[in-house]
Amino acid sequence: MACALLSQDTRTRLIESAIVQFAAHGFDGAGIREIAKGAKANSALVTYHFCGKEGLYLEALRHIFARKACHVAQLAAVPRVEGPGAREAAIQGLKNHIQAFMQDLMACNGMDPVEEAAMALMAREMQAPRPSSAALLMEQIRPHLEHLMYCLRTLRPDLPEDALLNMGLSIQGQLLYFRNSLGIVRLIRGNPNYPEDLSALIQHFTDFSLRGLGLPEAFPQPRN
Amino acid sequence: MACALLSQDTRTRLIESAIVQFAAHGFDGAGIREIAKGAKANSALVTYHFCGKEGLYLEALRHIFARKACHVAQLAAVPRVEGPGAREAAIQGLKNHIQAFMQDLMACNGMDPVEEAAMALMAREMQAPRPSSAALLMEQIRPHLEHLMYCLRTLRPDLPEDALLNMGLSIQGQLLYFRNSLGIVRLIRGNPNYPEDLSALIQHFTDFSLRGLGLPEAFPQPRN
DNA sequence: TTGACCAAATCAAACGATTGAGTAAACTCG
DNA sequence: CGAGTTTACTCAATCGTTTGATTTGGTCAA
Repeated sequence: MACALLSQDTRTRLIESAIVQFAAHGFDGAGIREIAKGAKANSALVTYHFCGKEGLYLEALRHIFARKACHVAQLAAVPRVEGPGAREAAIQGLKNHIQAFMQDLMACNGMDPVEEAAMALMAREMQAPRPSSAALLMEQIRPHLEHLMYCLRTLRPDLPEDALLNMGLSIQGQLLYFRNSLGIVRLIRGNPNYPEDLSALIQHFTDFSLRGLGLPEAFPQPRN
Repeated sequence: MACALLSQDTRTRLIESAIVQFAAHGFDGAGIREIAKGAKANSALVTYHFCGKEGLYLEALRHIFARKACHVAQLAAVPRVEGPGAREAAIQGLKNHIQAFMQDLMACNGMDPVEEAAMALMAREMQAPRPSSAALLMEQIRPHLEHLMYCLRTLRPDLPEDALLNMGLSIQGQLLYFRNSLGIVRLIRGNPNYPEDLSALIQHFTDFSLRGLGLPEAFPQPRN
């Protein structure tokens, strides 16, 4: 029950305990007393540092986003090739996107309980955003979305923007549903620590997406 | 704020109000007083009829499931063709699955607030299942899953069961993520009542899935 | 001296649950 | 039939607990 987060300053311990508690029980289900206990701190500090529970919640989200920011920067660092090599670069960009996203989503799995809780909290927040945090969430999603849309636009220049958004929706849907419903998926497969081979799963999502996009090079051999 | 559900017996009114409140605020966020007020009933009835809040929650889920049961039966009614026509039948079965699922998911959109809340609650429950309801949820999912897996098995008999499950995961992920994250999707597209043309979206999901599955007949023309 | 932190006590509000009284229809039996 | 009883349902009032928030008084390092 008690998490093994030691050291660091009290403020950070509070935030990390909040991430764990909010992820496990939701905003209303988690109490500041429990959060404080998890951080081995006094509950009065919630008001002292964050102006109350809601402030702590927002700060917890910001804390998560700040951690993920480096991955986003890495994504954006992929060069946007123009001209003849653009197509191959866009395919690689899409592959990178899926891989980075999945590894990001699963960069936890028993290792760091705070990291795992952070992703669960993100999933919660994404599905039922707290009014105060909707803007924060959109701001976080935008760079991912723009990178993805750039790749799709390059790969299917024949499609209108609306159809491209649908493509992006399908691709992103696979990845996020997988993460958001990991609990159900594990129940269905009867394997409590299901994605034992993450790279194989990444490969599947990549293949499925490239085929779904309708890229000729992703198709298997035409029949005979 | 107050929902326009009139008449019916008090018990049903309580359940429907509970669906709305639980969907909007979560289990902990919704109070039995608010629920009772929405049903124009007394909060003591929650204990009287359902043995408490948790019982009301479970009954609300059962209420939703019972409504959806007819659609499941309709799905299962699709004949399982053997022999030469099996492939075409499986494709049709998959198409039916996607269409029925999407129409089920969106059979609300401003019409019936209770129905809309019901789907939101399902999404919530799916992502963070209450311990007491996990079994209930699985039981509800199974027929959908089996129908889907049957189609996939017929269409790709060359793939092992594990790969087929991944295919199912990708297909279902598109549909459920779309529904679960409808709020975010609408924000992204800047269109608050986004899927204005549901049939077009169904067509997209169908095409994307058939291509993603790697069916030769779903591929566009090979280049030149 | 100041700022971060602590334990403990306390506050009003909201929570889920329970009580006991009350109503009206349905049933029982002479 | 009709008096008596049961059953199903509803209500206002209240219970004890927990909630987020605040206050008090104090410790300790910078």
